[in-house]
Amino acid sequence: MVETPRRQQIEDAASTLFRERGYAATSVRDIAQALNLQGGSLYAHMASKEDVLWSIVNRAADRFNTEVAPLAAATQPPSRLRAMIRAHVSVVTSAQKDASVFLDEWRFLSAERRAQIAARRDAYEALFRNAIADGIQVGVFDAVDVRITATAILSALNGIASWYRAGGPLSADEIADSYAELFLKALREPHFMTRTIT
Amino acid sequence: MVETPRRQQIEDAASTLFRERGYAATSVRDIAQALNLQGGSLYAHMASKEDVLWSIVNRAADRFNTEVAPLAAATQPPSRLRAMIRAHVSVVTSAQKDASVFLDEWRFLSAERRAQIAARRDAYEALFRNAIADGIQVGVFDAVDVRITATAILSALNGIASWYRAGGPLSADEIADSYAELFLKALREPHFMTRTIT
DNA sequence: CCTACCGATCGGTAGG
DNA sequence: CCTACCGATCGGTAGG
Repeated sequence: MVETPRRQQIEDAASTLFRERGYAATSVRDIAQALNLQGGSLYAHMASKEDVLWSIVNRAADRFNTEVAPLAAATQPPSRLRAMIRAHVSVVTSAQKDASVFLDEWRFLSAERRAQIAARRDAYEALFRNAIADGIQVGVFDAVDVRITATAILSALNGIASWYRAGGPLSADEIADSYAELFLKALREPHFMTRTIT
Repeated sequence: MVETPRRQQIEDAASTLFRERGYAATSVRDIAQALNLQGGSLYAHMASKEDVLWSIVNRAADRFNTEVAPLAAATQPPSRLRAMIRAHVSVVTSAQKDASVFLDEWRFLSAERRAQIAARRDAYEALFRNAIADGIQVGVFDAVDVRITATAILSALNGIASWYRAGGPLSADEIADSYAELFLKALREPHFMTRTIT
């Protein structure tokens, strides 16, 4: 029986509280209380409250990259975007607390750390922009504005983090499939043998 | 020359700060400083900090309703959703600060006030669900899952509040049109005389 | 990991 | 609208 390291327990408890109340409205004593500790005791395991936020934000960013980047590199245009959407939704729903903190609380990081996350986010979004652009070039997607389309897709996918509830009417997979279908239709992935007649 | 009432100045300054730093991380003294006042002086014009948040959230909700509800009532299915999307984006971009606070900071309201906003939001989203459902019934839209489609659309539209910048590469109208086109294609608004051939 | 504490800041009030 | 203040709480530290 391996116990969860204290540091990880702190990050998990903080992730829950940061998501529920927001980073600024969560005190170090709130986190300590969730672990039945005194406020000052946490500083044996962390340098500052912001440090814990930084860890949570990074492990969320790592997770998105780990799940999505291989698909972006390996799969071919038509099904590539579908696979990436599904994987992104999978992270949002399976690591929901971290994902929410990553999306909503990263602005409370220091300027330098914020800049690092902004750069990582842009690189990640570029995976989606490329999937769309490649699909257009190959002729399976309409010639849409790549940047704004990628932004629209990711905004919708990220929004799931704020309303998804495990055990709700739709499973995570059903949500992922619905969103993937919706956006692939938006890109007019052509059906077999569809022609336009005057 | 009519001066802006103090109360409105307070709400405007608070809206800016709540959006930039978040409600919890903005102090009453921060708001006062933006108006060259002392912290305590604000209490001649407001009962509490939460009261100001409540005003901002409500004026944003009012704005969405004022702009979108008439279109939901008047226009016919195919173009109705397009008009509603455009109007929603117009509010997001023209009242961006209030819209951001409405979307991101309403969770800092008291439980009763949060419940009121939740009810208003659901009624508002129902306008979009109805526009989609009516389009399906009339046969201009595919038979998609109405609820999740409306959620996806509104998530994407609301996301604009967090990245739009006046004077950026795309005007508010161009963004509105792009999003409207994207989602109407996703609903497969049929082109004239398109048929599927085996 | 706890007790006890630090200076700073918080939302809000009294009295003018 | 200001000065001066209230008790509470904040992030973080020292010393054990």
